[in-house]
Amino acid sequence: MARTGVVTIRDVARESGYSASTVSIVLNGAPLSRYIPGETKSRIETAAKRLGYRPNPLARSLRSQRSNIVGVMVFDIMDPFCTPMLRGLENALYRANYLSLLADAHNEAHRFESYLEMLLDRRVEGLVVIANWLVTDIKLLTDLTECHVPTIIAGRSFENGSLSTVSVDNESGASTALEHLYRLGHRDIAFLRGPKALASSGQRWKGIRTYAQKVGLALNLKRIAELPESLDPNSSFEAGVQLTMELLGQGGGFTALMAYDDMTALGALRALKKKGLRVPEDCSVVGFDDVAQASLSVPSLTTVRQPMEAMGNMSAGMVLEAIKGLDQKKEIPIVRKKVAAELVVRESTMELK
Amino acid sequence: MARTGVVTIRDVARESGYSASTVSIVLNGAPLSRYIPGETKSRIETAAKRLGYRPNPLARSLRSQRSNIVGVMVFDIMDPFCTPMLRGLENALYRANYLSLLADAHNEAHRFESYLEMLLDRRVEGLVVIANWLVTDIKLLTDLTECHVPTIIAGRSFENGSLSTVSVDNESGASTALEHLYRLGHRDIAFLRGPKALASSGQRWKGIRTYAQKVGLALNLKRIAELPESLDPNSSFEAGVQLTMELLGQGGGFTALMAYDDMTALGALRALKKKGLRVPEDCSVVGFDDVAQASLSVPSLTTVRQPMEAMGNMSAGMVLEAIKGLDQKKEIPIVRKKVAAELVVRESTMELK
DNA sequence: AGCCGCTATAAAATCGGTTGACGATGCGGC
DNA sequence: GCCGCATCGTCAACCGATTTTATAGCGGCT
Repeated sequence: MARTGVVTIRDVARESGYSASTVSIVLNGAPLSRYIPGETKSRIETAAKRLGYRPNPLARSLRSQRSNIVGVMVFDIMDPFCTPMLRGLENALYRANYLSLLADAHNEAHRFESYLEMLLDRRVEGLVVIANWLVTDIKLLTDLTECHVPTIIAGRSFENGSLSTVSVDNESGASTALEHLYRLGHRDIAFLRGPKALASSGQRWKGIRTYAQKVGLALNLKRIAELPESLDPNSSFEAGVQLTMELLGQGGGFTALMAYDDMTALGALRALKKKGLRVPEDCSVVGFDDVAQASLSVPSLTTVRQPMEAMGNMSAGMVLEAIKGLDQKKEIPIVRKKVAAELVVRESTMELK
Repeated sequence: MARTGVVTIRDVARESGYSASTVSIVLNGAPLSRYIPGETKSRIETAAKRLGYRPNPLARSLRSQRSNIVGVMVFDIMDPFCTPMLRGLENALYRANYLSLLADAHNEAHRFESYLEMLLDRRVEGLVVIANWLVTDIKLLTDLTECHVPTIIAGRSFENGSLSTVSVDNESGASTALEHLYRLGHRDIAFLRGPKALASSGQRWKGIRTYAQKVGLALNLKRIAELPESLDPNSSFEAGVQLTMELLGQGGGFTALMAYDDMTALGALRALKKKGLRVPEDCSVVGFDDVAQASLSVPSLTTVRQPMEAMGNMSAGMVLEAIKGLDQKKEIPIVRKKVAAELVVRESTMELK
């Protein structure tokens, strides 16, 4: 309890009448402690407890070259995608007795690099990068291979590259969303595609094409709009409003709209309302991600859920695993986890009448 | 660049032909470097650069007792209130070359304490606690006085207690919100009060009473509902739905509704819609906080904005200031900053016709 | 007696940097 | 010739642990 005046191992040594070495050996249960009689052990432990001794992690880290810290680099903490991820991550790290050094790159490459150096300087044992879909600068990430610290990229995938990743199965998720609309009877469906430059955008689109082909649904080019590239996660809301307006301007008439992500879908909700269309009666809307906002909107948003907290958890597990592996000089395999997305049906979609 | 094989100060010493002490003195511009000729300095600097030397912060911290890290304790990272705060905080810390150790207490007292110990063990130089309005366990916070680390509480205030705080001016914010409704012509206004146990709840209510009294507006008890206490930040959405339903059930007829916070207001939006009332045509709604969701809803929410990013920034500034003060053995004053809330008019309120 | 092996503990080296005390050299002044 | 002072550096201690190596006593075996 007493956090006053900092108790060192030498204080415990003096108090117990043994040397600092012995104290260390006993308190850590080091191999040598095998020879130390219980009597001595308990005397030392009592002394340590009495003084409220807590070993200084700095000193310990310096010696052992282990910091019990992982770096958590977030590309943009304002992205609603990040928060549940951080929750899952932090929770798993906490259980493993690791702390997280948080770095927010603000979507800026130089800031990313500068933080990266700081984190490596601090001897983080591992690194988790929460890369939202906005990140196009792949080089930044692939460079990570070179630093000799176990690294996990969460939130996006790479086909090539030698990095472990955790990401959602965008393709089948998008298929599922479209299937949902199709089963509700929708045939004339508008799409707000993600920016071409993004990997996830291509994957989701592929899922759409695959399902459309499977059921013989025609994708009408006039019903497809593409989001512009941008670095601001909230911009996709504005873009969603804008593009939906345009689609409606070109005659409208579609009975459902599938958006690249929830932010875009929320934008679409606004645009539809502005044009006097009711959701879902006049037009069903489906999003992707299931960010916190999705369940709060009116109407609440049907969407495809990325299990973000679980993904955070998983990332932590993987990085801890890699750290353990490194410790035992084992080969660290590159793992590319794909987690399944899950359809969440809410109020914004309904059967076509 | 070369992050291989870790270069120590001794390597630089060897390479430059000087001793480790001299290298340290030169590279840190220590007082003693006054006597060291430019020639020597540049030789050492060149050597350091050539080898890619980066001092080990662990070793440095151990010696100098300064970690260049502040602990950031969040009560609940899922609270939308936290994210912008973290952004502001992190940004200011980054500029001051500090890193943040992130801890998420999950609203659990024992987790808070356990993290606190970990952070103090790590010799964080300062502590910022982001306490959302849900925190009722004041003891946890007031206990912080005893640890000898500069601490700032962001997000709530204490009248008594010896802690520095940064919080929004709830009272005048609530007045402003009510004034907005009043000026729009609303006289029959419903209120969703916050839980009595919360300080901010009382403050906001006081602002409401004050303004009502000033303009001679009667507060009808049948128009007032109170949120239950709860630890889940999202529960206030559900409570908002629920209580609004009840108010509407008791005859309804009010022309505006003022909610404790945005989450509650968003809940109210849903309830009103469900009852077939249009916002703002049939009923204006105003929230408090301006969380990210507020601008995305349909209709977008008129609310009173807490400048959360600025508050984060300010907290960082204060904790850094306190750290500097401690360094110079100056007395550290207790500061209680109140920042002004700002009315943000969006679509959910309109003039009474 | 000499040596081995076991037990129980301590001394010393180490991690990588910082810092106060001191040494050496050269020059001006008394 | 000696003192004092300014320059330019180095030595060694130190931060607080961990870990390797050393020491010492003791019993048993040859």
